[in-house]
Amino acid sequence: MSGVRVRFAPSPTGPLHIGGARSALFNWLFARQKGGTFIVRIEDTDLERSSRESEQNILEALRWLGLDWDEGVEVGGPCGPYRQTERLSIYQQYARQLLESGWAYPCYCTEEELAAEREALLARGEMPRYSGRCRHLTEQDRRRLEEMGRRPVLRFAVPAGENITVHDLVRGEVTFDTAGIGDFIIVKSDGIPTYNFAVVVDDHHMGITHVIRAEEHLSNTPRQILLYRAFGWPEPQFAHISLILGQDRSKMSKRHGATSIEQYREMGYLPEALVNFLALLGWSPGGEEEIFTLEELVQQFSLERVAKNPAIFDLDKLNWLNGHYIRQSSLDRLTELAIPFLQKAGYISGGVTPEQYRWLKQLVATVRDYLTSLSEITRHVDIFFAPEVEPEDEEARAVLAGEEVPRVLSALAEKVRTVSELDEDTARGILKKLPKELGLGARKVYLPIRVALTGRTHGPELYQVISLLGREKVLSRLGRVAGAC
RNA sequence: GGCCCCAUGGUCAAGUGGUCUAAGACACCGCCCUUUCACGGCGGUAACGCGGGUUCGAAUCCCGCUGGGGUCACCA
Repeated sequence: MSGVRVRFAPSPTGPLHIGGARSALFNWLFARQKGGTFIVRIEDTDLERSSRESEQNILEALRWLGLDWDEGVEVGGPCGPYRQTERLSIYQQYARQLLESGWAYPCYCTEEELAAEREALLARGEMPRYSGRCRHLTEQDRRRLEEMGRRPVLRFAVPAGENITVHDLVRGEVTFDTAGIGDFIIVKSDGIPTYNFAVVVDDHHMGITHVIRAEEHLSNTPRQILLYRAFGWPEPQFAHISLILGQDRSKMSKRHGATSIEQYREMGYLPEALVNFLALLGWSPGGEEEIFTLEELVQQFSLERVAKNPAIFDLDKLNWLNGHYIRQSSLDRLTELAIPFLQKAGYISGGVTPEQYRWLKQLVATVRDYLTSLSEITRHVDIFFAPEVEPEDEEARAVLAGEEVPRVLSALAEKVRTVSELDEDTARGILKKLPKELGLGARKVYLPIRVALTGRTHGPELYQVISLLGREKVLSRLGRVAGAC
């Protein structure tokens, strides 16, 4: 057990995002590799947008991905509570400390005043930043403002003319001038701390040694460092990983399509595919291997091999990985996963009997090679559920118009009628002998059968199709086409 | 706009001054396997943004430019 302590600290304002999941994964991998502690803390200080529902969604997504946590919400731990709204008294205590030491001061400006100030600054072509005018209010001023009913926020007094250097594990040294940082709010007028303040207090109290998070937080880091210094606390190590971008190279958002883990789960992606994919987005192993289990990732992961440049979310690669894991999975698991999709499509209803399950398993076995995600299964199995079959296009119709077709189909029907059970081996046996018996080429025999049975010119192995369809359906479909001829 | 980050094929990326006439993967194309499609196997097309330096030598170091991104909230 090393001293490494890392955390994933989502704000529960929506489902777990792809980017958030990757941050969680990197933190988790780092902790597991170092024998450290992985903590999940909920940053719900945005009362307006936070919800327990989102929190649950996020936690469930983490569990689904296989990322378990040692301390945090729901599991507890020595540094709790792990929900920021339950730590309010802790923040109050430290806010007071900052106020007393002169690092913080109350600001009575209204949002309107601030907006006007911002506009004026902008109009003059200057940076929109808080002027710090409440910094030098006298006691009387404050009393007067309070009597007017104004509820102050607490601002941090940013020292002028200092350079703050972030020692970042992936980016190296990044320096910021405090001249570019306005006095930022640490406690809102309703007494709730802001992000920058709460993270510092919590990370310190939870003994966080490494802060691994997305690059969008890099420019917040100097503010946080200022806070660490004001308190006289040691800084953790920082590691800012680059963003995941959409196809248009801007930060992934809703308009880029599915962005939450939940959505991918619902589309039939496997957690191991997502984990593998996310790990490869921004991190790369030395070698040429691309397929990794969670355990292998724990072995090989390292912050040194995390790339600095942003990565574009490549659905094609996710699909390839998912297809790979689908082909790798056990048939039982795939069948279980496929059932909801088949139910939603109306192919099966109610419970599944053991007999049905055996058939479904066979169905999954015959179409799994086509799948890139489980949701696609419906596209490939419709032919087995349709009451009747129509040639899907001109090509298919042309196949059935062939001269020898009636002969081929009735020969097959004849054979099928003679067997009692139509398992795959039986079907294969019948099929195999057919061309020779009819004196025709394989294509001349199999293609018409395929079209008669499925309406399509492409599809799974014929013997599998026949076995899955069963005697009755095979005979009726064959008969229907023969009758039409 | 200020500040900050980034820059190798369409995409993910290896590469840390010479072994780079630049790896691997996805996608794409071709061939093979095969009754079809898919799977699988084999092969191919395709990249160091631009301009200056430094150096005997630069994808690798420095500067500038360009391009992209992030951030400047009583959101996190």
